[in-house]
Amino acid sequence: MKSKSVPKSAPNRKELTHTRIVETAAKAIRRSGYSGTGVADIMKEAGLTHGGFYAHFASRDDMLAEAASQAGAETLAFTEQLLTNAPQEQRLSTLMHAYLSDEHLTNIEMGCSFAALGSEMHRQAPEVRAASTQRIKQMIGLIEAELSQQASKKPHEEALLVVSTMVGTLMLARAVDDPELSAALRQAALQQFAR
Amino acid sequence: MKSKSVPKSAPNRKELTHTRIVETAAKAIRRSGYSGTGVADIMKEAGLTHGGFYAHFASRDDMLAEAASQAGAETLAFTEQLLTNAPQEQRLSTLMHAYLSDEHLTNIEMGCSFAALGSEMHRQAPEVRAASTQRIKQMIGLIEAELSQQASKKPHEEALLVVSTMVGTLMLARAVDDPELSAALRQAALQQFAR
DNA sequence: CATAATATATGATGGTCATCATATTATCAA
DNA sequence: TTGATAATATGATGACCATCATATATTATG
Repeated sequence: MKSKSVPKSAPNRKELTHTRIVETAAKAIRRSGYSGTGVADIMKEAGLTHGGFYAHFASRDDMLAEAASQAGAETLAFTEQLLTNAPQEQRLSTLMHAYLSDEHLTNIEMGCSFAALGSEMHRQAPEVRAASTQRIKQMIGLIEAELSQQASKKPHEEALLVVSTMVGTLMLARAVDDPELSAALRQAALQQFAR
Repeated sequence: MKSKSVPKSAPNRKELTHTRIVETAAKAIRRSGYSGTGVADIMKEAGLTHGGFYAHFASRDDMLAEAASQAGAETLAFTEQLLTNAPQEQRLSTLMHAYLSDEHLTNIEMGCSFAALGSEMHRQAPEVRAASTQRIKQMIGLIEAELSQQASKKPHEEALLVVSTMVGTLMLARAVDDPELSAALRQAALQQFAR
């Protein structure tokens, strides 16, 4: 789990360290939430001490904004890869099955940042919300492009609906403490959108 | 905003105070999240001092569980009232419009507890998750009963889908910092379920 | 080898948090 | 009116937290 340390001779060492902190934070916020993620935790997990933090970020919120953007970018990359690798006709279905799989349900820290952080988002600093909103729009764009190719009449509206349903279903499926209900929620969404 | 204090002569004073704390907490968790809600904050908001807290609850988690149940109960009562007051044919549509209204979007502390707390739920204490899960099941039950009356073929499965979509849509609509996107998300869900 | 520049570490500050022991106040019984 | 009991308040404890000033260690430059 521990990232390998950057060679001290690297000319862009600080940049690499910065990236490492952001990637660590992108996992941490999904695992523990925005308000559950402390500066010291992240630095420690990145193999550093807490004091150096402010050489990399102006504030904690500043870092959270970068982490939110990074987490969203990972979610987008994952989605894009799934869509391009699946056969034409089954692309959306493949995505939905992966999104609502047991694996994604469990692997929160590497998974969808919107489902992991959605209900905390509205009280974050403007920078954090802005970064997240940008990624959500890109996610909607990906789905919309897919629906366009499948001759949807209203690809944008449908994409909005699909994203809301995906995120809501995954979030509730994680929230409940009853595995059967969790499975049933996901099955119901698949029935609707991944026929 | 401040609750009136209980007369000191009341024989069930403690009980009334307990209820007042829980009702205050039920608002606070929706407004500030589980991890953003402190013991002292709640007591102060209920017009008490922090020290008396442990005369009412065994622990903070204990109180959060009661607050989660209370918030869920309020959401259920609101839903039930909407459903019974609307004309037969338009019940689900009326509910959806209210759920995705500007008013509900804004009034978080009195609104749906699942949309407000969904993504924090999975890391709460077992008691808290259990209380929330119970309320979610009751919410699904309400929608399911409604769909049964409208001759749905699979009322349970449809209810699961409706709840996931409602919660996901409201949460995302609150999360984004772009009012137009917020409105579009809600409009898309209404097109699907509230025709 | 010496010095400057850079990246990270050490350590401190003031604030907040959950929890608890004890004191005070208010009611009720005698 | 006095003493007992119940409810709430005061105040303290130790653990965390974001932030920052300063020190150290490493590399680059002369």
